[in-house]
Amino acid sequence: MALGKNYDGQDCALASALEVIGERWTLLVIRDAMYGVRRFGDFQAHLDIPRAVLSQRLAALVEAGLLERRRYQDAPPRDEYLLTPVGRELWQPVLALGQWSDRHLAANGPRRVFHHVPCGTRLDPLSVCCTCGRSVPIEEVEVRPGPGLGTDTRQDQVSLALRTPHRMLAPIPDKIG
Amino acid sequence: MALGKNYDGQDCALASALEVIGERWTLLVIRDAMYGVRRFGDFQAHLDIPRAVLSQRLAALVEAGLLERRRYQDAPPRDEYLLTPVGRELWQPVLALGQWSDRHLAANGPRRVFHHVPCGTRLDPLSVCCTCGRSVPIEEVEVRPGPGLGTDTRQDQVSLALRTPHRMLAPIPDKIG
DNA sequence: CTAGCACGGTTCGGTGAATGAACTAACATG
DNA sequence: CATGTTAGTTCATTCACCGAACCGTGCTAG
Repeated sequence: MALGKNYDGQDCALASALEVIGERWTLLVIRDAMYGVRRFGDFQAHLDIPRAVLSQRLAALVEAGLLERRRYQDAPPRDEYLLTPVGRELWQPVLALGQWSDRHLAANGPRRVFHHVPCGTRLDPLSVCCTCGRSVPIEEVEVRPGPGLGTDTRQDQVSLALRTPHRMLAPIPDKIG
Repeated sequence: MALGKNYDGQDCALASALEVIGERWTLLVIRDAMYGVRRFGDFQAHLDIPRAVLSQRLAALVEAGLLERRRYQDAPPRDEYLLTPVGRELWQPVLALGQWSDRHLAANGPRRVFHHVPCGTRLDPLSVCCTCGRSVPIEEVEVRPGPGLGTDTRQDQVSLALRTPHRMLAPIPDKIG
């Protein structure tokens, strides 16, 4: 495997985690799910991932219990993929990694900033709301575009939807306009 | 690449981060460096990683500015790899991911627990010290074995050293006994 | 002086995963 | 009936990982 399963016998929490979310694309699928992406086609359009790989990753994440596959219409049969509570708790490491990246790899400042909806405060790098002092679950967070976000790169529906403030986990709208 | 470079044009902080630390083994190398592992042979012994891959990963991490290669003796010439400040700041996401793993993937409880050295308190999942309320830099942290840590798996020097409390970033002792 | 050894690599052939393009299948729309 | 949408699977090619063997430097034992 590319990045993959069996880091055998590492006896290390990080290695176990990487067996689940360490393969190429997997963490980006999870992040998209956090943004509210739910349908196969939306993942595919947003990530430019080969369909075979996406199919395999979604199946693996369902198998691992991070995503739940749910039928949302019967004719034609269509399923959506939703984060389970276990998957949602990846919010903390995902945010921490994204903020590390924005601090050290982004030339033009952060591409997205996260706000704590109940109090409106922007999250600091630890995802502790500095106003109310509590740890912030993903359900209470809103993403907004940051100064480093380009508008000329991706033009797919999901990218477009994320250029406007968006509540985390809320579904991406079907069509804009 | 297995898990790799170019997630082109993702315009996403997480994707940029994964271009640097998303390849197979890379994050485990960083975690080992956080534990105080510094020498090629120690990484190799602890991770059971092919030498060619380790060599390439270390070079890439030096290139990316997360590790610094430093000559520590001249005869014979020997270099060690040290985390730069940028690399050290991966502490937050690495800890968050490890704690997610210990919460959801570990059958016997956490394999390692982390304590804030100045006040002795165990770190909660956000790496905010609940006693003093501050964010905790890696320099102030000590690892101790947790209830889920097996003693029968790895027998290399690094694993042995980590079965006893150990200050993060402090070098692994040359030999034990 | 020479033989062996430790360390830190590089080289190489085989394997398996990722990739992009083409194909399938179910159903809706006009 | 022809076309389009969605969610896949299949297939050939490419590329990264893997383990084993090899290389070069300098130390050490005899």
